[in-house]
Amino acid sequence: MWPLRKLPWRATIALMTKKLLLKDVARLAGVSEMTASRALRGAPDVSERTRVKVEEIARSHGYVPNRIAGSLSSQSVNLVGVVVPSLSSFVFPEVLNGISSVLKESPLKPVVGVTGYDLEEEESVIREMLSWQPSGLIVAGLEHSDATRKMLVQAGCPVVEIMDVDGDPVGHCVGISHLEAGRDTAQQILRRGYRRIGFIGTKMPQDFRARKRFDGFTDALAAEGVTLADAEHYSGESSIETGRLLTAQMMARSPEVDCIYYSSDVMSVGGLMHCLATGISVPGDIALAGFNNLQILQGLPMQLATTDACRRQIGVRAAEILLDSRSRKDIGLPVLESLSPAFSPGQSL
Amino acid sequence: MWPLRKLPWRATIALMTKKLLLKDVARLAGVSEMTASRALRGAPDVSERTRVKVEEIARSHGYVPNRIAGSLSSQSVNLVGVVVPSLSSFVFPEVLNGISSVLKESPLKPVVGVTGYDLEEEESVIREMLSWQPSGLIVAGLEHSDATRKMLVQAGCPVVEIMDVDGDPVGHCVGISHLEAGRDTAQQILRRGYRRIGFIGTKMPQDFRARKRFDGFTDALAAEGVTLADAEHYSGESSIETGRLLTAQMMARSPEVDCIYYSSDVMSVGGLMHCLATGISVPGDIALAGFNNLQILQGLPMQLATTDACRRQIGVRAAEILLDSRSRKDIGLPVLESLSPAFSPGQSL
DNA sequence: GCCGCAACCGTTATCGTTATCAAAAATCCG
DNA sequence: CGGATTTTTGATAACGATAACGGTTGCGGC
Repeated sequence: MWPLRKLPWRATIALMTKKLLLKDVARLAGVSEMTASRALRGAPDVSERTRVKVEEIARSHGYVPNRIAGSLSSQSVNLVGVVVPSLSSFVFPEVLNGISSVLKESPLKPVVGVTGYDLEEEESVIREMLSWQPSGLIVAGLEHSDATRKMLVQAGCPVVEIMDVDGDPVGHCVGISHLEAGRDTAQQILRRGYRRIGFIGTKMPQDFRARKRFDGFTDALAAEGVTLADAEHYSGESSIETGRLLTAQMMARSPEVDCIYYSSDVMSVGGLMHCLATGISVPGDIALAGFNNLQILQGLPMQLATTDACRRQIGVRAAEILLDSRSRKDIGLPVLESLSPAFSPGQSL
Repeated sequence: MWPLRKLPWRATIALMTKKLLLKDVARLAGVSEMTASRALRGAPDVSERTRVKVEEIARSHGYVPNRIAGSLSSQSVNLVGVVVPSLSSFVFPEVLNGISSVLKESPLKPVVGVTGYDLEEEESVIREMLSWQPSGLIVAGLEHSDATRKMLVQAGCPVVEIMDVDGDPVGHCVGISHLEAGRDTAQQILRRGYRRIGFIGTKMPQDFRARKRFDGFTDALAAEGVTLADAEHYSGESSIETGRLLTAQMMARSPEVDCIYYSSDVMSVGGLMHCLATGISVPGDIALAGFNNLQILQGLPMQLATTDACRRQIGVRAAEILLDSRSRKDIGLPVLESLSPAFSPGQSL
């Protein structure tokens, strides 16, 4: 008597899905699962004839391999997690482009997670990503919760922190110094003779990099004995409209201000719009400077002063670092790359 | 004599990673793997005492569950694939926001894939997504390769095609009629007396929805006996700069044109910038109209005419449809929802 | 004709977790 | 307090694919 073989309980779901499995393809092609697997993966040790046959059957039946099973078995997942604060802010899509353009030449695929500038959300997003055992992780920013930091340390895969270098990276790091960028802009402004300087920024508490630019900016002003004539910290998404509104308010409130530094180009464009609409001359009546060198600056009636944040380049390097430490099969020494953001005065300073 | 148990070949990798597994947590907590698993998943049937103990150990050791193994076993993956043509075009991030806002209240998480307006790339992105056995799939657009179509049909999960309703959906569908939107805009323009009308659009061949707006637009013009005075189809990403450039060219080339319809707000903003910079009066000398009702329209010196594409709402509904058909455990009848895009003339018509 | 090597293919054991079912422990109740 | 529940817990068998390794087969060379 045979031992009573229990029926597959989960067979019930087959009634609704009856998904095509590798074993089905193999059966149809008259080969073993193993051979079918090899054929479909383009592995060696398969004759041309069988490979063609298997591929044919797979394609004609619309077989989609189950990568969950495959990854579990091969202990490898060709995904890299990319964790950014936002996708609507104009700045990160560009970083993603950089990442994708490099990864395109490799088997790795980027998977994006969004944190909304919230460290707790970041923690859960990263936990989620790591639970899929990715081949690498790219995270924007150096500030994390303790738990996040711990996870990153023992992630089991290379980690690259991007955008910022002012801080203490957990792993590899590529970015620019926002402190330095803020300082530099201040010096550029001072050098041109402005002394009644205003600042407009959004999301200060959560956006650490904007905060650093602000700090660098005020530091450099202080070094010349200048203090901010006015400052506004709006909390919410940056937008042209907000920039316009806050600029109008500041100019009404502090008419002596002769130059405004914004935490983002989006805001400085708003400032320019206010000036265009009300006939205020730039830089005659007031000078404007932003940050990021966003695409939207191109095509405006005037070139606004800005600092290029090297967004694409950061994405490119981050991806390259991942590929490197992957090809070396060890994580190696942590890379720290500080790119130099270029200031361009445009015509608004 | 024991049967010779082969050594775990892959133990070698343990030398570098020695990842914490469920079995380790279980051992440390003095319970079986099964109980530990239940405790961590918050499943019922676990005493409060053991749950706390297990959670404690897991947290203190920084245990991250392997969702690959979990999903393989439970035959369920709490991910929904979202396939869009681009992230830098200002339009899809908004759709994603809508999706996330709904999914946030559920265990599902969105995973984004980008196709770059390329049907072949779309095919491979979708194949990749499906290979992870997601709980649902949201795809922008109704136009797909045959292979893609086939995959979608037998995806084994609910599929929602979004943005567009002019076509033949594979599964559920939420969007607007771009044909209708184009027609409507034409009528709005004609009603206001413009007759020398120009059109400026980008990415025509690949962007099917822009194409449909164009077709609807010209149809409605033709119905009134009007033909386009000029048209420009630039191939590349939409940008303010491109819009500005093409507008300048068109106005130089066809000075009789009294109104321009753009395939996107980004472009119409460029047009406005050209006019602002060169002192052309809008709508006095020329009227402008775009499409999408993008955020960047807010804060400009003038309200540009546009049509709201219901981007967020589309995302919201798509996600809701997924959740519905999930709760019903059957895919149910295909939903087809056509939202009504609102035209707003602003001050530029 | 035998040996050796290479190309190909298949068997078996896992990967790390969860569903199922049965057993054990705790609780209830007359 | 004993049996009937009701909780908790654990042993076992998958989930669907791939790595490792053992066979086959074919073929050239001596």
